[in-house]
Amino acid sequence: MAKTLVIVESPAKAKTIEKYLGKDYQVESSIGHIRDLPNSASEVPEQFKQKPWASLGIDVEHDFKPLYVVPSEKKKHVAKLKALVKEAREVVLATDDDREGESIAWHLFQELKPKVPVKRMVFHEITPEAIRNAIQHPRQIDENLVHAQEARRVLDRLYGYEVSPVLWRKVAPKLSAGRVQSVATRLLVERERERMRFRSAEFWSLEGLFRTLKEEGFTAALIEVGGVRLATGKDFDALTGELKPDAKVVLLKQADAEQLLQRLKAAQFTVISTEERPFTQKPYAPFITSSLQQEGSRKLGFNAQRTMRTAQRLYENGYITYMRTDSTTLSKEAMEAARKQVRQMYGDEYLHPTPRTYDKKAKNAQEAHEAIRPAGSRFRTPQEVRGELSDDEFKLYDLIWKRTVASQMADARGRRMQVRLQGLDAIFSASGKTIDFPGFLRAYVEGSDDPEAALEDREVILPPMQKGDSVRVKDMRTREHHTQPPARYTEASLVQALEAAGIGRPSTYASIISTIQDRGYVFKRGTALIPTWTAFATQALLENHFSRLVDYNFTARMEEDLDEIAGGRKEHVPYLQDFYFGDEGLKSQIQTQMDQIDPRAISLIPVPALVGSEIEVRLGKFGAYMKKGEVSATLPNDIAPDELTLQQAEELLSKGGDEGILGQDPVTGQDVVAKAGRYGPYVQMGEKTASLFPTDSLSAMTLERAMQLLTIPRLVGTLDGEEVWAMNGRYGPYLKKGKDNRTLPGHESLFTVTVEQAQALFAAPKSRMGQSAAPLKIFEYPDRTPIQVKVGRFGPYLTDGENNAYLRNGEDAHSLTAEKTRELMAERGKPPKARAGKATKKAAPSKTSKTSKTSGKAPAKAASKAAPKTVAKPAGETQKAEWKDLKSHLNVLSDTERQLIVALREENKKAEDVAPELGLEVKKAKGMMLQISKKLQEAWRKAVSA
DNA sequence: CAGTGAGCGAGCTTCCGCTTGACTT
Repeated sequence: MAKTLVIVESPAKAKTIEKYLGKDYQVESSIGHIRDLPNSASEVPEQFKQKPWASLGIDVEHDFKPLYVVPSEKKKHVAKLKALVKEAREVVLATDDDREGESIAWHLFQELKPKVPVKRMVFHEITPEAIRNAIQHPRQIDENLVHAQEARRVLDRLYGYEVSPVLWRKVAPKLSAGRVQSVATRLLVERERERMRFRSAEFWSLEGLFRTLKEEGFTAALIEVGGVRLATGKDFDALTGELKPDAKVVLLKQADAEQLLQRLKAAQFTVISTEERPFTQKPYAPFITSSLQQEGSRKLGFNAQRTMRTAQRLYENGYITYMRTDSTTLSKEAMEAARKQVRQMYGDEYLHPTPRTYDKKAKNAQEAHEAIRPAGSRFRTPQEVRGELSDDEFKLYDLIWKRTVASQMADARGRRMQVRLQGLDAIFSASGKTIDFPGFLRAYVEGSDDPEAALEDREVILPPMQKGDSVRVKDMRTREHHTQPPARYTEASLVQALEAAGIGRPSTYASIISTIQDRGYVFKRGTALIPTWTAFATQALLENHFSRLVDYNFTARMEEDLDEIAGGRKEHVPYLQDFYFGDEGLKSQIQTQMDQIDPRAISLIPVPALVGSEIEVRLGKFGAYMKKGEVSATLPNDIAPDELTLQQAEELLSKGGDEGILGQDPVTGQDVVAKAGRYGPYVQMGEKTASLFPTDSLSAMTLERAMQLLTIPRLVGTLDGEEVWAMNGRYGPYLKKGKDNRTLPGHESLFTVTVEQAQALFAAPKSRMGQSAAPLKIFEYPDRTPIQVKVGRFGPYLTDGENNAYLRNGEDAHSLTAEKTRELMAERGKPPKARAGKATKKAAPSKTSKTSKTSGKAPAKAASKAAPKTVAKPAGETQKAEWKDLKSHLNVLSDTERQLIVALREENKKAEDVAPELGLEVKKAKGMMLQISKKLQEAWRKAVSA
């Protein structure tokens, strides 16, 4: 008899549920989402590749219809599910009861296309009772909730895939922007900016060791002198380091404190007030993902990833409930188990009289799961499972067990005491705390490893005193204080901040931190997260030009809209339409900002410590550097932005910066200088210059290396009566023999190439990439032309003379088989790009020619398959841009270049006149013009082909 | 703004949120 197929999200969950449901049911898992938007062009099916929206994976012109694909690593699993569906009596989609879960259910339905009845069931705890109850009360898929998820997905894709390219063009390639990561980075950058602006203040205080008449000791601190309160940290302005103007306080400098000490240490002190207030403290809520990560960090020293990896293993092996949750709720069985254990281990007195429940505290919590707790209806104690677990697992289980049990324990009760003493015109204060009944603190103290020790720490016991008692000064000393800048975020506190703002989800907290580290926005020092200069430049761009997108409330507002969509009160397509195509929409924003953003301005990073010093910090192609006039110096990678002081900057620059004298030639005594030139970094000695190799950097340049570089050009020997020179040119290393030349395989071979090797190179015909280069391999087929595997400029590729196909990263040219090669060719083979003005005649009017319907006279070459991305506007017969075309790309130029070209082209001035105005020699200005022309042409060509 | 021998198969990078395995040494 056919079974009912139940599909959940997680395999571990499937196993458990199958036990509860019995033999009429088969339980399988989807293993998360089964379909998604294509990640990159390689995942886009062939028929959509030509669409203008192919890279987005969303047909923005037609109701933002998403293109969903089953990612290749999921195909096998989906096929397996399909097969199971065919044999099933009915299908129950039991994915999580939240937005993403509803979406997974819908995708399963769409993709598996069941012909048998389909139901949707949900549950919030995995107990036999809850599961049986859930399966008896099925419902249908909630389309509105699915739409809300789709809107979320599409919005995130549009944001990420439209804004990231702006960063590539204006800041650096491979950077990224996104609704979550950009705000996470912003938090870090803003905090660092606060630290950079922070001015520390120094203040002093007094601390006294006192004795009662019964010779019982205690300490008290000065709080008031002459009727005025003593200044504390919060009385200072963080930006100036001065007292806030309205602060009515006494500020003690060191001398004041010492003077006061002399005056007070012999004074007579009397108790002027005593106060005692009872207090109670409630236990913390059971763990959710974010609090588990925080406590994992504070108590165990685990980072977010380690905590989650460990929790995952505990979950899979049945020790704890699901670890990605935002709900603090305990199921009934968990509640009972916890309470029973409290009674057994600590006694009735320690049990809270009624079951405790905790309010949800996370913004946008979806509460599809329980809190994180020991699994089952009877909790196994840490001691019981000790032998079965690894060290990490045991520590984390112990933590979870304690927190869960503590959550049902009684309040802690105690008293807080405060005593004030007066001597002359000074008032001292002492506080104490006594815990009368520890309650839950016996099991769990937040942030501490050992509850018993922490309990003792918490008690500061004051001897009994009464108003009017005299006390004696045993000792008194001055104490120095400095105000501290706001602390840097740690993984744990960043997660906490994101969660408080409703940004990110339990399943993503750990990966958010990885992402911003991978992109080079953040690095870690100990547990502190430090934003990089790249993060500063990126944030400046986003804040100045896309402020709405990095607003801390952006996600919260989105969530409100998604709730409206989920509730059926709002439609998702108009919502996206407005976000993308609206007057203030993303698309128009990007179009206008792409022109307005000045990369030079963005690369300049304001540093408060350097204001007025003529030193500027910029983000360049190879990282951050400082510049003062003509001198520049690379900023070390491990220096935090708030640590860069004027003194340190001057020091780095005074070493000559990157452009400095490295030393003298031991033979001639001539200076050897490192410089940054128009064509990149180089070293110079007298008249002789040599470019650095790509592996060198100015900041790491030494005299020895410079001397070695200066041996190039090197006379290799003589061949056929002509000298052979090893040279480093515009296109890289090469050999020169008279008018003949050959490219060398690598820069280092400039030093090592021998006459024999040179002879071999010149004996072979001039290497022309892709034409005469020897193939690595040739595969022959009975039914098609042979395919060659070659190595070119960009790495290995395949060619059969007509079509070429590239290999992806990870595809090894040497291990290709004939069959694999044929497949790759069929899949990716394309005719080589026709060169400008040399269009092939055989380009048949293909489907792509339809795109040029707007221009009736479009030449065949523009529509040829070789240049499928040609825009409707023909680029002109000669492919040459006019000034008006080039003008919009002025942002690729430096300030001087821009001023020069504008003066010449717009104001019709002569180079001879403009050069002096810009402080240039006429010859240099003319040289610059060549560069300018090249840069503009290149930018224009890129824009046209994009 | 050092000073230099050509001609050439590129495509891709990126988002957020669900969830686990995995080429072999």
